[in-house]
Amino acid sequence: MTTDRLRGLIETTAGELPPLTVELVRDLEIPEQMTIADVAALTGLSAHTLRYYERIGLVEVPRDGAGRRVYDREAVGRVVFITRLRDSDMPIAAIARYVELVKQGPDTEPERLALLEAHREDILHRLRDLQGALAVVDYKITTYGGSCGS
Amino acid sequence: MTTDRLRGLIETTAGELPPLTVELVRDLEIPEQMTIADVAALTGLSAHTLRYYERIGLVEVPRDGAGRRVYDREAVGRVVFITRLRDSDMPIAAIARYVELVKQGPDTEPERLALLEAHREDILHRLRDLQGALAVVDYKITTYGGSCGS
DNA sequence: GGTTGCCTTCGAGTGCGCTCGAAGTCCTAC
DNA sequence: GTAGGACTTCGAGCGCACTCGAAGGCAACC
Repeated sequence: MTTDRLRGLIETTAGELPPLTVELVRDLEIPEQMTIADVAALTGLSAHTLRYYERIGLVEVPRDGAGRRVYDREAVGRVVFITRLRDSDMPIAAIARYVELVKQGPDTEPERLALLEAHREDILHRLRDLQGALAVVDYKITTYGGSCGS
Repeated sequence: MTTDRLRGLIETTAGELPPLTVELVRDLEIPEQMTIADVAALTGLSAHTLRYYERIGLVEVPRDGAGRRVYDREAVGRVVFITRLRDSDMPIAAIARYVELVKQGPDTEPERLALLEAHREDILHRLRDLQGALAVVDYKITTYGGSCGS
């Protein structure tokens, strides 16, 4: 049961930039084999959600003799990657498309790149929206809970 | 029909910071009376959505003799404010709560302020998420449509 | 006076992303 | 050997924020 160590790892890495990269999964001593509960603790996703992601084809997860999921580093890395994209509101359909392209082999790299670049634009747009909204909220706060229509 | 002039106004203000503030509604020559179609053109919301916002109590909109909505400046200002909050993913329930507090009078200013400050924290959190995701996507783009698990 | 077109209400439907519950299996500890 | 708990599959349900369609009203123009 590695969950306790993982909890520590999560605490020490939380808040850093980037807060849980794929590189961390590779470089830090994340175990080669993880249960679904371990991955849930690591990523903050629920086990239900992890099963859902597998069900809709975003990850393939090996099983042990009893049919239980055994997440290897590749699976964990992919889950982490997916959560990063989800954190930026990338639709699951787009992530699924990306994963599909990866499965199809290296010929699809241009389309993958295009997909990522389109998403990059989305992120930049969202950033601008949020900064605008932040300005509005800050204005309201500094001028004291104003009349809402104003 | 003021829609054409509004279109021009929208074009000239689009992309500025902040891109359509409540102040613009007050200061620029936005007409005193607007139809639902005008407000839809101004805000980018659909007429359906505008009716929905009214239905759930986010705005009150005066009517003409025939029962049609006539948006005055206060109503337009509130719709613009709501869209700014929605752009930052503030849940409709929270916006409704805020509007409710405004209705209840000036005694509720502390709670309004608390609500805005909580939302401000949410926005900052979302900004960090997005910046992290942007870093991941940029990394993927610069290292060429990598293997997705990586 | 008909047609066009935007407006009205009301209720139901949609899409997304989970989220849950039931029923059963398997390993571990006592 | 049995109790507990974490796991499995499957399908259904949920919450949010719209989104749509039907059926009808009113005004303006030809």
